[in-house]
Amino acid sequence: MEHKSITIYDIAKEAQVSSATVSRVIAGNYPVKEETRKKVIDIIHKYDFQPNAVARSLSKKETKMIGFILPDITNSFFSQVFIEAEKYALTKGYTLLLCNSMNNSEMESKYLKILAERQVEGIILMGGRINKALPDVMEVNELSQVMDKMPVLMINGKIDGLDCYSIRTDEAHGIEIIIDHLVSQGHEKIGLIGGIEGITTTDIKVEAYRNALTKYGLPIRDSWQIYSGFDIERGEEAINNLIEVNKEDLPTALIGINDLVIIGALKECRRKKINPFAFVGFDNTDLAKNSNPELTTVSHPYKELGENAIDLLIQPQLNQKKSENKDILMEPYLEVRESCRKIFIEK
Amino acid sequence: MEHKSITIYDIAKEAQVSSATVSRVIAGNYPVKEETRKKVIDIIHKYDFQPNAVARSLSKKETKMIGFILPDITNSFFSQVFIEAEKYALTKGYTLLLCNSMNNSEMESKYLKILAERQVEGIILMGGRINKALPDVMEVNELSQVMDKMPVLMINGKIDGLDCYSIRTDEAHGIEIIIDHLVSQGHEKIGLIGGIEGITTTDIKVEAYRNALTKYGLPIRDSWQIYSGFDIERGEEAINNLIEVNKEDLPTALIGINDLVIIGALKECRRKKINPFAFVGFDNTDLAKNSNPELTTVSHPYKELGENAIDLLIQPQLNQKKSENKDILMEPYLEVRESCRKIFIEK
DNA sequence: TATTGTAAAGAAACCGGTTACATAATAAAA
DNA sequence: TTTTATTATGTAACCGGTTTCTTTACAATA
Repeated sequence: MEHKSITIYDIAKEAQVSSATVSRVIAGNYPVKEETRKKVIDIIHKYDFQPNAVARSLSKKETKMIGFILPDITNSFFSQVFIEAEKYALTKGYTLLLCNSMNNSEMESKYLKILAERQVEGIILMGGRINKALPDVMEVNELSQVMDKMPVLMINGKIDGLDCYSIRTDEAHGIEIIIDHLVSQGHEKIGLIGGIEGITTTDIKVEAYRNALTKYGLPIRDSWQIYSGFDIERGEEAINNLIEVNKEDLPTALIGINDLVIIGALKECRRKKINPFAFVGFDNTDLAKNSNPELTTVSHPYKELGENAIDLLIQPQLNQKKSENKDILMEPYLEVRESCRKIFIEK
Repeated sequence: MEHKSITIYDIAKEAQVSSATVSRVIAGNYPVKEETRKKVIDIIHKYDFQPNAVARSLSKKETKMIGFILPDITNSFFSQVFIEAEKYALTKGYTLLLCNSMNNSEMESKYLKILAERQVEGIILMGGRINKALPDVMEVNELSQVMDKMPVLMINGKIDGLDCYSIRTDEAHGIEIIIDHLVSQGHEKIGLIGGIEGITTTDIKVEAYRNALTKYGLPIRDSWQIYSGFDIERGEEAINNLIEVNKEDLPTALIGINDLVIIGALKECRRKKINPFAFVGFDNTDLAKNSNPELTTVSHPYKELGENAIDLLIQPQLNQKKSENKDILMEPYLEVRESCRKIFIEK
């Protein structure tokens, strides 16, 4: 930064050609005589010259940067998508700009502004707002304003007023997969804990849960489906609630609205020294792999979510032309681990 | 991107002033007549004009971007530092460019190149290489080349040949804190598991462990200090090894080289239905908070690490002038949770 | 009133690339 | 050999800001 950096003009002078030629050699897609090319390349190597991407961006009006806004990278649900997106973007020549909004709409606004100023070519928006009953009006306005300037894509969280691409996990199918598996293991009494009624993810899962039980002709017991919330403490609560309400007639398998809730449930069962359940989580966070026992859980298709998000954003023709379905569902899969092996069932 | 964007010239034309004046109004630190200023500001608001940061960067030769290379953002040890650095950088007007090297030196090189081209104003390098007995010669060369162009700072991982700032947790003191605590809880037989001899972190911790025991006049038993590795499986192994070697004469408290190892140990003890220990981890990853029982662990001073890294990088005078001590230690602290409450000791 | 100083604003160069357009050099065709 | 394509290269404008250097306007001082 401090001392004047070396430019294509320096290279050009030493190679006794014009800067345009140097530029062409670097770009590689223009006709340049092999001899000239060699000469220029040699000097580039000699000085280990690296073209200034800022100048290039200004000139070409393309920054090869994509903004990625998410609530909290510390949460492995988000980081797993992000890292896949990043790896893939790299292969396409794009760099991601990670922005942690901390679920704070002021920070989100701030970042939207920064990203616009920095001329990113698109924005990926993840999470958070799916948990809001009503999306903020300000937010919708702000986002549609942003969408005038660049493509926006949402992962796992569609806002109704917004006509942008949305790509998300087919969570209903996730629940179905779980129940298929549990049934194949001999379970007939299956409960679902966690979540809050009225919030999209929860409602989707609860409905899928009911449908799947119906499909198998299994009993649907309202007292086996307990709303509570989304974190570990809510899982503990749910267990206590479940036991109190059902007394002896408990389910043999429990599905959590997410990993945290089911981990809370596991914990509470351990504390109470009861272990009547097969446990299945949802999300496949790092906690699931490392919990004790290791948690069977539905995994989001992290890789596909990340890669498809990038693809959709950087392929201009796909983005603009046909106004086909902009709502894309990706298939989750079951990660079977020890928390619902038969050994837990027999017990 | 598509349609021509509105520029400072458009604003100038409409306000009937020169572009220089608009620029001055935006910058805010030049004398502009209040009347003119108003006029310009109004038009800026009218169009919701956002100055092009790329053009500004080129002109001012400052990008307000900092590269942050780490092995894997999915690992909460790294993400916790990153997020603190990001939050702080934001308040200073800087944006971080996150680069996941996946512990792959080719990717690291690639990212170093990208960051240089993008004209970042500094690079923070975290983790990974501390686990290598010998740092890659290529890597050292490459890094010192980078250091000619911009400041580089390493967090928790100093490379010997490299004269750059390094900021890291005082891990020796971390171990001391643990032992202070355990002793205060009545423990006298304290073991340490995990790590690999010859790797810096491990050696530092083992030495501190011995010193602390000596300080308290407690027995140092070689068979209570078991090398094994750094992940959950290594923790399980260590327990088996410990039991086999020591038969009945086991320690009453176990320190893990990190959270993963001690979680593995916990798991194996559960499986074997033995629970003679107080368990203490190291790192305070998200696993520690959410494990069962919740894990007492030494926390890195994540916030300070992140913030100081940014400060050191963006304060030019600090960076260049005095070649004072470039090796900075930050103090960790103990996060006491249920895994080593007295109840576990008495049992 | 003439002179000097200061504040406000404009003109133009500059940052380091890209690229449309023009020109020179070379190869192919007449 | 002259004409015509084609390839290779140079010139210069442009991207959208910042900033140095000047000029102009106006107030203060002599």
